[in-house]
Formats: sequence, C-alpha cells, structure tokens
Amino acid sequence: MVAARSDAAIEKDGLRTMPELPEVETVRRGLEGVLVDARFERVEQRRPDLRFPFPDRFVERLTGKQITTLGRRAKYLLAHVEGGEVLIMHLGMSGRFVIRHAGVNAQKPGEFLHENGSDGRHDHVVFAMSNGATITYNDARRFGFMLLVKDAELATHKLMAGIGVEPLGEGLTPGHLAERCKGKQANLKSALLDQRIVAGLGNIYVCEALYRAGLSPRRKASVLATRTGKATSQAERLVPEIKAVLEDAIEAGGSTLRDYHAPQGDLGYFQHSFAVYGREGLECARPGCGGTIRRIKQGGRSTFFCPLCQR
DNA sequence: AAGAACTCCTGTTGGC
DNA sequence: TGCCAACAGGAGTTCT
Repeated sequence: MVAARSDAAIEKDGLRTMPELPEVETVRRGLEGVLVDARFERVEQRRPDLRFPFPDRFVERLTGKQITTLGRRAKYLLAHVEGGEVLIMHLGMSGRFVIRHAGVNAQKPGEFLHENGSDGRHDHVVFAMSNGATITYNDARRFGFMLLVKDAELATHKLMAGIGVEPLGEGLTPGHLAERCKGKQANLKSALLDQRIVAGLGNIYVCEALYRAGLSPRRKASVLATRTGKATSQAERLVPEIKAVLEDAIEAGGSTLRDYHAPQGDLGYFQHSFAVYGREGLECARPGCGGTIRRIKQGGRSTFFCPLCQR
C-alpha cells in the first residue's frame, strides 16, 4: 500500500508506481530492442488465463513468428507479428517483464528468476526469442492480459475503439478537453481518469497534473468548458501540465533504462518522486503555499491534493 | 445516458 | 509475535 508507507521507507526505496502511460512507454522502449525483428522461438503459457482467458491456440499462433513493430496505445503494448496479427498486452496493476539476455544473465535451471525474493510462481508467460533473449511476464495480481487480434480488426476492437486521444499527441488540446467535458457533472479527477477522454492517465498522474495546474480534483469537469464548449483558462492551464508531468516521468523512466546495467531487466516498476501522490499530511511543496496535502476518496480511489493551492 | 458501484487478484501494511 | 482486515487500483460489467 503505497500511500501508507512511512517517509523513511519512501526515502529508502522510493515509490513503486503502477503502470500508467509513462511506465508502459518505458517498458515498450525496453522491450523494443529484444522483440522487434526477433522471432518467438518458444512460447510458454503457464496458466489458462490472466484477467481474461488467453486466446485460443495462443502458443501456436505466436511460435515461429517474427515481430515487426512494438507500439503503444494508451496503456496497451501492441506487438505486430508476422502473419497479420497483433499481440495486445496490458500490464494491469502489477504486470512486469523481465528480460534475460543470452550468455549474460540467462536463467539457469532451478534458479530464482527475481532477486526480490519472488519464487517465480507469478511468472505466467515466457517468450524465448530467436536472438537468445528470454522475456518473462510476471503478474502477481493478474489484472494484466494478453490478446491476439487481426491487424485489420485492431482499430475496431472493442478495447481500442473507444479510447480517447493520446495525451502526448496533438489530439490533446484545451479545446478537446472542453468539448468532452462540457456540461459534465462528474468531478475533474474522474473525467481525467476516463480513458475515453484522455488515454493513459491513471490515478497517480491525474493527481500530479491537477496539482501542477492548481486545480481541485473536486471541481466539476464542466469547469473546463464555457457554456458554448470553448476552452476555459482552467483547460488552458491543465493541458500543458498533463503533458509535462508525463514527459517528466518518461524521462525518469528513460534514465532508469540507461542506468540499467544490472543483470535483471525488470521492466515495469520505476521509482519516482511525486509532489502530492502518497504525501498525505506533508507540507505542500509549492513555494509560499504552506498547505498540507490531503487524501480523499473519489470513486473508491485515493486522491491526493493540496486544498490551499488547488482551487 | 451518465455516473456510481461492484468486481477481479494478491502482497503489503497496520491494528490489536 | 501472529493473525486478519483493510487497502492498493485499471477497466470491464452491472447497477441506479
């Protein structure tokens, strides 16, 4: 439970963040080098389901196939494979990939996969690639999943069809937010978590973006739009902060990858420091504010914010 | 129709 | 010290 961790523990280990857009993008970059152009030499599926059942003939449909590209949409990883199918992968809450390179840190028989004490019992899928790399998908909570769909059906697949704009693309503008939030009675927090409005934001980065923008998570989403649906100053303020907080996090994840010389390629969890998330009871970091970070529940989830400078 | 509540899961944490 | 309930949350599903 991140929020209740002691300051000392946070100081020592940093916060472990759930996979939101920046984490998924970092995982994508980490996997790209070992997946793209390689073939699945062996695919091991160790249980019938994760969050959803694995696709029919999952192993057979991948084995021997070459991966052409590894993309990302919202929090989904999209591996296009030879033969016209796309492997859709979602990390859920606790999903991670561990990369082992041939001759460097290849797994020996009976060896524990993780240095963190895990005994490998949550290692659900293993990809042995033609380049010698072994990629293991580990997911304790099994909120993640893998699906296979035809290339041509990806765009209309029900998981993809309704997804909103990519926040780092040109689609996220104050005008877009205004249009989608006009008249919306739900609070700002819920609206920004809604994947149909903006893709890839999760609990943490919504809290952080609202903090940076000085907007209260309790305000109605309709604050972003005028009566005629034009962007308000609040929307103008929020959009650049959403982009900035995500870019900062991707940059931090990038440093994690660059600094990664250790034998364990554990992709999926990165240590960040946040301005509000997990900081209940601590002083607001905004110069001159002096407020105290509060935690409230919105939609059953924790929201962290400063009641003094977020209005 | 929009929005809230419920559901899946397991490791970690805090209270007693 | 051990036991157990509460909690973390993405997102599909079900409810109001």
